[in-house]
Amino acid sequence: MTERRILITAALPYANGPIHLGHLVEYIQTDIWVRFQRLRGNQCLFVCADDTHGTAIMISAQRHGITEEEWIERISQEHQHDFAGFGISFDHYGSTNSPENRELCGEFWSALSSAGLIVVKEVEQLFDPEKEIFLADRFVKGTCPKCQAADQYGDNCDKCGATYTPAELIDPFSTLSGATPVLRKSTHHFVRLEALHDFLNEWTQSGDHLQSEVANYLKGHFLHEPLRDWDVSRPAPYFGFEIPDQPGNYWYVWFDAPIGYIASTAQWCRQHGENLESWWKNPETEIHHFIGKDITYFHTLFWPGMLKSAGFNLPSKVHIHGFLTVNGEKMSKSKGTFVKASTYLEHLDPQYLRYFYASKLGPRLDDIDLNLDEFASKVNSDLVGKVVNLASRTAKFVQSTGLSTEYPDDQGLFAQGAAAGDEIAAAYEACDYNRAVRLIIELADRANPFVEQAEPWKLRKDPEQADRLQDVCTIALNLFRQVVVYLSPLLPRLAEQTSELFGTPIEHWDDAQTPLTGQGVNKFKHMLKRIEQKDIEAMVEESKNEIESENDTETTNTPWSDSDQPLQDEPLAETCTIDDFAKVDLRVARVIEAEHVPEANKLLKLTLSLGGNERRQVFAGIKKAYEPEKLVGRLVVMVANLQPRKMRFGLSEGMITASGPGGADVFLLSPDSGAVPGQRVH
RNA sequence: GGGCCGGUAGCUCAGUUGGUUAGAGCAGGGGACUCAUAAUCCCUUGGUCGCGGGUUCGAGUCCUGCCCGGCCUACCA
Repeated sequence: MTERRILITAALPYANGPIHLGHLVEYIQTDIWVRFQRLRGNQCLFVCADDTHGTAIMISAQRHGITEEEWIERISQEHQHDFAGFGISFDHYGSTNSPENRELCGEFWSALSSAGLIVVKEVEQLFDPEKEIFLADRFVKGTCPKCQAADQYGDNCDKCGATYTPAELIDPFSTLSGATPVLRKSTHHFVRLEALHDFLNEWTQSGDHLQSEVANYLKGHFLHEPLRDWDVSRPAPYFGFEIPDQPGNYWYVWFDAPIGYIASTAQWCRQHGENLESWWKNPETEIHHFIGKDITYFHTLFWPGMLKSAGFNLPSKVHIHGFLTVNGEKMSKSKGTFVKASTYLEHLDPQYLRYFYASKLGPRLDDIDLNLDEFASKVNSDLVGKVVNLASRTAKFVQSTGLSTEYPDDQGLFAQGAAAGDEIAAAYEACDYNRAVRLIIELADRANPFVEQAEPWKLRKDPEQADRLQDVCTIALNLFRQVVVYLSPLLPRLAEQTSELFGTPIEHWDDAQTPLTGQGVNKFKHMLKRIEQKDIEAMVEESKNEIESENDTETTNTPWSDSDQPLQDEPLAETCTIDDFAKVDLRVARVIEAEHVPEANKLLKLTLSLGGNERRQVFAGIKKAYEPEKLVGRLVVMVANLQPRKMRFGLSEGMITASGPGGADVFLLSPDSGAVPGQRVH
C-alpha cells in the first residue's frame, strides 16, 4: 500500500473556558486516530487552533478587565497546556486571530462574492444600549409572549415550547447589562447556500463522507427544502475580522472558525518550508475532520459549500462523535462530575482516560458514558492486571541473560497476534476503537495462561532449566510487546516505557509482526499504577469545590466564596415596589400527589394542598430533578394567585417556586419547620 | 408528532451473509499458585436474546406492529 497523505483536524475549542473531560472525548479520539496513522507509516498533519472570535469573547475579556487579545492568549496557553498533559500530539496549534486566517478569510470572501453568492439584507435585531452591542438570542431574556412564563430565552420558551423572535418577548432584558434592549436595524451579509444545493445533495449523500445517520439527518432536516441564506456578518462592535470591502462589518465567528483549520496549516507550512496548496488544493491529500454532533450543521453544509466555492479540497470524511455523560448523567458541577482537564491531571494518569474512552468509542455518534466505577475496574483489570503484568512477572528473570537468540516454539501465540494485526488496524481505521480494544485484550488474555502453565518461577530454581526459563520469558515479553504495539496509539507513554525496557523503539505497526530475539532486557521499572478509589474521590471532591473563574476568588473574601456566575447568567431585575410584590400571593403548600406525565419531557403533575379542602393542580418542569415519590408529603412554596394556564396535559393552577438553571439543576424552596400549608409568604 | 440509535447473563458489551446445546470481560461462588502492582490461573452459578405476530426446514440475526431508553428535531441556526 502506498503511503497516504492525511490532514487531520479536531474542532477548534472556543477560547472562553477551560478544557474539560467532555472536550477530551474528541481530542483523544482524534489523537488516537492520528497516532495510528503515523504508526502505519502514513504522512500525517494534525492541526488545531483556538477559536477566538465573537461576542462571548468580548464579554469575557471585559469581565476580566483585559483586552480580547490578552484574554485569548491566556486561554490559548491553558488549552495547550491541558492538551499536552493528555498527550494530544498536534503538529501545530494556532489561533483564528492570526494574519494567515485574516488573509484566507479574504480569499474565501472574494471567491463567494465573485460567484455571486453574497447578498445583503437589512436585519432588525435587539441592541443593548448600555453595552452598545447587538444581542444574540441567548443574551436576551424576557417573558414568553404565548404563555407568559417569565425568564425565557430570546428564541423559544422552555415552558410552553413556543418559538419566537427576541423582539416579541414581553419585558425583554439584556442578560449582559440588565438594560432593556432596543430594536435597531443593521446590514448583514448572507451566503446564498441554496445556490449550492445540488452540490450539497451530491456531496452529503454519496461516498463515505459522512456517517449514514448524519447523511439521513441532513436530508430530512435541511436538504428536502430550499436552503436558507446564511448570515455571515455582524455589525460593529464585534471581536473578529473586519470585512475589507464592508467597513463596520465583521465576519461572523462561524465564518472564520473553520477557515482556521487552513490558517493553522498555513502557519505550519510556513514554519516547515512546505506549500499550503500541497495540503489543501491537492487531490492526493485526504482531509479528516473530527467534530462533536453539536456542530454538525456547520461542518457538513456551510463548510463544504465554502470549500467548494473557494476551490479547496473537500473533506474526505467528517467524523462525528456524541457527548460525554458521567455516571449516566450530564456532567454536573454540584456533583463534582464536571471535571476540568487540569483537575483530572492532578489526580490521575491521562492514559487511563485515553484507554477508557477508546474502549467505549465506536464509529457512530452515540453519547458515551464515563462510569467512574467501571472506569477504575476496567483500567485496573485490563491494563494493570493483564497487560503490564505480563512484563512485570517475567522481565526480571531475563535481566541478566537477555532474550533467547531464536524465538522459541510458543504454540503459535505470537503468530496469532501478528495475524490479528490487520483486523485491529481495520477497526482503528474505522474509528471502531472499542472493537480494536476488545481484539487486543483478547491477545493479552491468551498470554497470561501461557505464563501460568510454563511456571517460570519454578524453572529459575533449577539451573538446568536456565534455557527453558529464558525461552518462556522471551515468549511472554514478546507477547507483551506485541500487545503494546497495538495499544500504542492509545497509550503513548506505555509504548515509550516498553521501548526503554527492550532498548528498541516501537515506531511502526509492523513491529508487532516480528519478535525480538538475542538482545538485552533492561531492568523492569514500574509502568502503570492501579487506579485507587481515593484518587477518583479526590478528583470529584476538588471539582465540587472549584469555582467558576479564577477572578472570583480575588474578589470574595467570605469563607464560602460563592461564584458570581448565577448573577451573571441572570442579572437582577428592575426595582419593584412593595405593592408590586404584594400582587404575588405566595403560599406554603403541601404536595399530596405527584406523578409523571408520560408524554411530557420535563413536567410532573402535582396536586398541592393549601390546607383544608383547598387543592391545586400544578404542572411543574422539574421531572429531570425530582422523583415524584420523593415529593409527596413535602412542603413547597407556590404562587397561588397565578392565572391558570391550559396546557396540553391539563390545567395548571399556579406554579411552584424553585431556583437553578433548569434541567436536572432545579432546587425547590422549602419553608423552615413550623410552617403549615396555606400560610402566606410575606 | 417526526428522525436516528439502541433494548442479549447483576454490570459493560460481542454475536459475522439466518444454521447445530447463545458467547466474552467484570462482578458472585469454589479451588490453585506465589513470579507479578491483594496481580495471575483453573472450575463454576447465571439469559423466556424488550413484547406480539409473520417469512423459513431453521431467527438474537429478515419483515411487521407495539412497548421502553437515549439522542436529535418540532418549522431556529
